[in-house]
Amino acid sequence: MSTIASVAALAGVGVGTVSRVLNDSTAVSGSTRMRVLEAIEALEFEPSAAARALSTGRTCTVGVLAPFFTEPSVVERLRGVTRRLASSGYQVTLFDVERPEQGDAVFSTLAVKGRIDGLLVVSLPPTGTQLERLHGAGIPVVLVDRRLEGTPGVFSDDEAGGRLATQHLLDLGHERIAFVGDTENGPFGFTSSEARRAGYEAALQAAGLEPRPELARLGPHRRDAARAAAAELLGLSVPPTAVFAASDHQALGVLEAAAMAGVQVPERLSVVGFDDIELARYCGLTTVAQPLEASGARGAELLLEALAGGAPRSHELRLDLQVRSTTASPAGDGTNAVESRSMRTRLLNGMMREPKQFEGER
Amino acid sequence: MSTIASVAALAGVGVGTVSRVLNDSTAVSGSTRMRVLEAIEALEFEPSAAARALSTGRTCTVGVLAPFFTEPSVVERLRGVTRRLASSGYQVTLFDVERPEQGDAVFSTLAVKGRIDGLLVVSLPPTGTQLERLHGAGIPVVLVDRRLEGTPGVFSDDEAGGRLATQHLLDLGHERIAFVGDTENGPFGFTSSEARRAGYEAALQAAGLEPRPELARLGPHRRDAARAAAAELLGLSVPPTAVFAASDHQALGVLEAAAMAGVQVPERLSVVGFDDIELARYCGLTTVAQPLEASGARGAELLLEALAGGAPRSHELRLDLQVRSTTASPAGDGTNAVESRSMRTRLLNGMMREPKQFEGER
DNA sequence: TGCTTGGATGGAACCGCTTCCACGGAGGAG
DNA sequence: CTCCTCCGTGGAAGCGGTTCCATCCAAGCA
Repeated sequence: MSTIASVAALAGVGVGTVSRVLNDSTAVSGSTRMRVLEAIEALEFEPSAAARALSTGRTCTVGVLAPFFTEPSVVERLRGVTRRLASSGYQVTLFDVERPEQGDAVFSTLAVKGRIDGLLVVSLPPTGTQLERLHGAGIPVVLVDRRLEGTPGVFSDDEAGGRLATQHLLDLGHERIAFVGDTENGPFGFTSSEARRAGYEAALQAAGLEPRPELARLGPHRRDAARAAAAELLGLSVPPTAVFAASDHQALGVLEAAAMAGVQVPERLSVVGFDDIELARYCGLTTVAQPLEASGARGAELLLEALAGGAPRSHELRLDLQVRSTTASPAGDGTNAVESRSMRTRLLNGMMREPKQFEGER
Repeated sequence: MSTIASVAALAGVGVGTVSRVLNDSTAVSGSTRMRVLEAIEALEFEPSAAARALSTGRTCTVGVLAPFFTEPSVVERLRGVTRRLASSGYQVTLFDVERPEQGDAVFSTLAVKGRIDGLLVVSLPPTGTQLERLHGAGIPVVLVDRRLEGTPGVFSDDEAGGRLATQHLLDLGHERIAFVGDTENGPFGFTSSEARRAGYEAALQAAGLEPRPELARLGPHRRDAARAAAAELLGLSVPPTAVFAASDHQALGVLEAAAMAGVQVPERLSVVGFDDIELARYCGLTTVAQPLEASGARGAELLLEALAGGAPRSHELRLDLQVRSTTASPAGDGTNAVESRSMRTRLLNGMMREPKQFEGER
């Protein structure tokens, strides 16, 4: 491959001039510029990103660190990130954290110097030391789906979301409301389930109901675990009439358990999820929606601002209750009851009503 | 940040020695190595990837060019890529092509020199010129979901898949089988729909049936377009009893149309898709499955081999018919009829039966 | 004892770009 | 006409590594 020197030689100019043409920094006379451009064309010259990065100290790349495929919601966030970054001149390097142990290791060994200019961390909790290292390397960090004092981020109020979901069930007349969520202090260090549960308990107490320990089931963030937990709940002598799951993922497990136990939803059991992943829309799951794609886009935007030298800022996302067809008043009541529909109807209604489409257009 | 020179100074050795310790290339005496390591520790030294890349000519990064979010299947492929690459020492840089126009532009302006060592192209059709440019830059390319003479790739036999799907419908006793697929020569240059249609026609002809033009509907690769096409088909004086859609995405559109027209699936209409995206599993869609994640992993593997200097190889993926609950014999026949089940049952059966889970474990 | 050999080490050259500094020449002001 | 600007330009210095070559020293051998 040709270098800037060969271009300079062919055009009969100095390397400085070629560089100036490439970056149109200072004025270069029209005729010179033309000659240089012709030489570039003739040699099919393409500047080396590595050399440029070394020289300027900027890589024009941002890193995105996330447990991408453990959670469909993260993919939606990533979409927001790439959309926002597409027009920014920055490229994206992915750091996928697949297993929790990895999380820490990746963080600590993350080779960033000379590789990325900024880092977006999705859902994972960086430690102070790690943040300091990045800060020391002059790499701004923005958190997505994580609130941390002193670090800019995009987050939502999980506790408020928990209250929102629970209040919806209370408003429908439910009193025995169960919770299915993550084991707390899990390997990845996610805390959203915990906060959502706090909101759940707060809403119950505000309504004069005492949270009952036997109605709160915590387990690994897997659908089968949620299904098992829900099965236990349905097997209680006085089973709950509603379940608030800490994520849509787990809510699907609850729906499975209900189906297996022959418990009709929403007639005999109401289910509320959290996140509003694509599947929730298809399944007609009532859920607390957070703008996933927008969170990624907003995070990217904050990072770009920081990269441009702006002051670090944070952003709180709005949560919205999306009432679909898995919630209704407790059996026998009839208030607000949603007619029982086949899943297919539900599915199709969902698909046709929701303006947001997961799959785009070719 | 500290440099290799400061480390050398602190350890009282030359820069060469520090470099040797970093790369444990040639032997360094135990005591020297120790001193260097201590200095590295003390200074929190981290080598600059840019400098290293410039010096060695290798970036330890591979690029992945794909229309990621236009198609859920691509995300599954990406997962395979990152899984395979995780342990390889290579990082991943994403080049997302969101709009077709972009495709060409991205390809042509793709700044790769000094940025990536190899490129994985998913679904998109690179032109000869573009491949030559990459080849000239010494960057191996591997295609995923694309077959191209002279370029290594991972692909499946779309035509055979089309035959497979159609044969399944023929075996069930269908004769009026429609096809819903992509407009040919579309903006992205995808050709899989065309090949699948060819397989569809071949299967019909092999069964002694002449493909009927009015039963083949081509349109943009969007669900609403597929829905409209299916609606037209169902409105024919003699409507088809089965539809083969060129992708699951479009098959879902067909299901929508059937629901809107009050046509029961599979009793009055059988539907077969293609790809086996996650949603297909949830909806009980009969489909031609291709191992999406494996295709990405295999592509990554081929690229790694090429990067290691191996001879370029290609790999053909096996296609499998996944019979679920959207296909049955034509009405009145009864052979092989699948009992009509609610969508929820279908959904849950699908979820519980399929070993493959989209969402992993935390 | 003197010479060879080879392992450990220091350091210069180089990777390809940006940037700064110095310089030449044209044009304007006095 | 002379001097001063200022624009356009060439080229060297550096960015921070790797690598090769020269050097040094100790051990082995005659």
